Amino acid sequence: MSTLRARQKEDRRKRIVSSAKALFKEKGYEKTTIENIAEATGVSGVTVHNYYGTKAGVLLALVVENDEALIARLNESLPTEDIDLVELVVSFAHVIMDHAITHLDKEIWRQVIAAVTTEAGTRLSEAYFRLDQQLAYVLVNRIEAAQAAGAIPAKVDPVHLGKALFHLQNARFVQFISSDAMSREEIETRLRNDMSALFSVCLG
Amino acid sequence: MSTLRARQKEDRRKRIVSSAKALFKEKGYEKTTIENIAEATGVSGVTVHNYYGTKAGVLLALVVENDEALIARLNESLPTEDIDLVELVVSFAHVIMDHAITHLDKEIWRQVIAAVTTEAGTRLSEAYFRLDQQLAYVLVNRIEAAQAAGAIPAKVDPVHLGKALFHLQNARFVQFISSDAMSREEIETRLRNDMSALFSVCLG
DNA sequence: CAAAAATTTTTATTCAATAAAAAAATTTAT
DNA sequence: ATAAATTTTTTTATTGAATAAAAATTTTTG
Repeated sequence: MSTLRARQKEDRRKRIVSSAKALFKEKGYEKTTIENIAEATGVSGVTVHNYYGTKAGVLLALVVENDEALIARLNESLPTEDIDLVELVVSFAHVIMDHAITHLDKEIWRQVIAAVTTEAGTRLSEAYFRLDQQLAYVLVNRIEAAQAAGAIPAKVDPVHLGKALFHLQNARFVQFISSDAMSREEIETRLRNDMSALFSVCLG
Repeated sequence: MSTLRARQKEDRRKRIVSSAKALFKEKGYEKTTIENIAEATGVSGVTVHNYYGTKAGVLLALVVENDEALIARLNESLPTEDIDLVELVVSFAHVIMDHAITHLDKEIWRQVIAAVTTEAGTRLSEAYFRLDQQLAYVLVNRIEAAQAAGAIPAKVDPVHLGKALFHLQNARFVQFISSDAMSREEIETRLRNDMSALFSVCLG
């Protein structure tokens, strides 16, 4: 039995995030105040704080919501056969960057990264990390498939490789959003260079 | 001829950063107010803002100062001969993590990372990135040396490899400071796993 | 030494964040 | 169905970061 209170709470949550998303898009992150979000939602400013703790908390909730769709999109758009490892990671990065800029602009993504690190250990940053984990495993799964198909040596640990490549991709993603002038093309080139260099080392 | 004004300015700058460092250590970052720093320095709160823009700006100035010493330390403590690539990067990471926690605690490093991303494009974040660049080149130089010694194949591009490995190391560093419970040992293990997996791929 | 220029301080305002008390709504028990 | 108990929201108030503009002070220059 879902009580009236539980339903009201869920409803308010949704409305707060939805108002926030609209306002962030319209006025940018810095310029929208908690009070703006509260007013647009029809609650008091303190209620927004009660629900999400901080303005960044509202933003993280919004991002986590969007990213569920990202994982689905990655799973369907990434190739499963004839996988070249470098191209796999570049496509992965491409989809992520495309998803990012169609939903929010770079200025806001910078706030997201900042919030995730300062709010380490809170409920919302945990949710964000779980999503990162899931993203990494999209890569891991494709690597396992490529290995099964014989495109990658059997001695390679797909979990470690997937995570390492995810971190690398993520570092380049942060670089992408850190400057408005940085293009996806440039980032993709850098990612290719990273991997070419790494894969040419060939230890034991 | 350095004018009196220039000298006073330089002096105030130093005193502000020095007071801030002491206060951050004593009370933590969140608990020290700009007003505290101003009072300890003997200037007004607005002056601190005039000098560094934000509280995070003061923190970045402090970090940049410390990191000059880090580069020197890395250059002397890292091996130049008989270099194993994996061990080189692990030592590199080890020195950086050690340096980090002896100077400031993890909570404060989280603020540093956050500040660098939100304040992208400002004078101080630029200075931080230049230092990151220099750090990456410490690695590049050692790789070049290892290559000259024949420990790494000639086809490897040392600049791309150095930067890629620096990014990887940096991602793990962020993971290190993101949780108080995360140990250096654990991070070093992960870094080894990352590299083992990457170096076992061996593309054409 | 006085006028000009630069810098700091004072003063004031907005907004995030937090806490505590008051008010309003829902739930539960009768 | 209603009154008491509980939960939730709102009101009210406070602290501190950030910013802006005017006033005061100090240094520089002629």
